[in-house]
Amino acid sequence: MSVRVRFAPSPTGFVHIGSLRTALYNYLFAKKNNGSYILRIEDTDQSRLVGGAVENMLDILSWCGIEHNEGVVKKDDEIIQVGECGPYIQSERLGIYKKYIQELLEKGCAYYCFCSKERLEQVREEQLERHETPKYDGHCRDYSLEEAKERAEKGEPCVVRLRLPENKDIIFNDAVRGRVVVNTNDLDDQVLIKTDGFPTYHFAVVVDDYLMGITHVIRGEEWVISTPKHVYLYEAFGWQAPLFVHLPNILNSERKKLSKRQGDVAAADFKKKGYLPEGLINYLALVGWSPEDEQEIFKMEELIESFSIERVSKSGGIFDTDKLNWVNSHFIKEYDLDVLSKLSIPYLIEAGYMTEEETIEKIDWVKDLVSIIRERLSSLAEIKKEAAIFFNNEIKPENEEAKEMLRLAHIHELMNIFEEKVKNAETIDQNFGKILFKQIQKETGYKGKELYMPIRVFLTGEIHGPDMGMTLKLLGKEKILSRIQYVRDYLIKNQ
RNA sequence: GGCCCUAUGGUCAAGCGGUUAAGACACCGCCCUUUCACGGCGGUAACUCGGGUUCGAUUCCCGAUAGGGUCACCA
Repeated sequence: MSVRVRFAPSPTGFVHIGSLRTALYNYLFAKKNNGSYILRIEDTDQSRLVGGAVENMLDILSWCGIEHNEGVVKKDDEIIQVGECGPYIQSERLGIYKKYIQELLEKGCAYYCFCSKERLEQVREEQLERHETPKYDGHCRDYSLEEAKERAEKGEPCVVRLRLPENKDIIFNDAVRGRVVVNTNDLDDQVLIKTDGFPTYHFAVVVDDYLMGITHVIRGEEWVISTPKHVYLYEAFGWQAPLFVHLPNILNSERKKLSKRQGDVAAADFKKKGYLPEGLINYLALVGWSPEDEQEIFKMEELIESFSIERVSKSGGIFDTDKLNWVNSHFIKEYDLDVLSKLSIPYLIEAGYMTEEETIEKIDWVKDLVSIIRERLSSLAEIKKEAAIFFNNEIKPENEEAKEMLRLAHIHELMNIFEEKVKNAETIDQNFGKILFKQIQKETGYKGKELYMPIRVFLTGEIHGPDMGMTLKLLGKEKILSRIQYVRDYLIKNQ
């Protein structure tokens, strides 16, 4: 039997970084096994729907290179569905759920419940007072089906609940956790169909996974506890349950579940910050899974090749931005320069360094810039910081070491000779720098740090920065000269 | 709180009864670079704690502790 997996998010907002990783693992597993990866939309909670969420989701998944074979896709800016097992949007499958809930009702595995929210709330409070675990008290469990059906058909508000047997161990095998046993006494008579006629997750997921031929359910560990309910439903229908694979959570630095509050949990945030999809995916794959060998940097094809569920870890992992940065910097260094330059432009504009027209006009200059600062970048957003020296007109030697450089005895000598050489230069290219530094060394006797450092400081105000030769080229004659003058004035003012 | 799960350096993690307990990130040092990076080399740093089982436990079992998950007509 061929592998079929699915990623089934609800369109309630942005794509969480943890969901992205779930999608990734589903995708990798499907590809690895020549199977199908399906994207289904679980929009059964009508009150939580967020407009545009599906589009955003499809965009970010596609940006990451996680492409599905079936389900909801975007084509020419329109949402369409492809595949044999549709519809792939749960709100379009209401008729299907209706049919299957009847079967359950008739089998006695489910029952109508007419309890009001108020009553339920009261029961809950009482149980809490008695320090019991809140649970449905079975008030409507024993109505006859005919009677209940009649009431329901007359329009009395009701839900349909799962009728769980008492004190029965439900056992299932989890691919990462092994054998999991949960007693039905610790489970609730879960609502399957809500008052509004929509199914709950628990019902829809079972029906859909079965109907769509899902062989492996790969999802977050928050579903472990409710899996026995799903297993029970499979049994009630006489269906074979898929293999469950529950992934450990991704945590924040406080070992808590990554939440919206700390920011940077939306995959789109990382895109905005200038992480490359390859970097994000590569890093994400490594939180909760490890390869057999010691490889750290992976292309998608390599991930597919190496991925296996056996090597998914059981314990949650902390999301480590440092490591993400390191992984991402690899891809920044290796990216095609033209592509990287294009991606960098929005950050230059956003920083206010250049206008859009300027970036088009001076595209070669931008490429030169990107080519020298890329090695210092772990995300594109850092361009703002790393490129600042080329755009700020005032030199601000705030750093103590930088100030020290400017107090050097030979600073004026260096500035003078440097100024003269630049003034007389015809073109300032990368080679010019090389020759220039050689000449100055010859004429003054300064070399190494005592030569480069002061010059870097009076040109940029910083003691660190990109290669000096390229820095000169990028700065250009005019800027170099005006900066030397600026520093002279600065030194007089700060004497 | 009940139930379920997890536990190796600061972080990700390998290990699956006998190892000098890998590797990566971060940090520190050295080298390379006439500068800055990149890169290379090296260093600091870990089996949560008790009991068992065993000739021998990081590894198996039990308990404690800590952390996570869950307890909705949300997914």
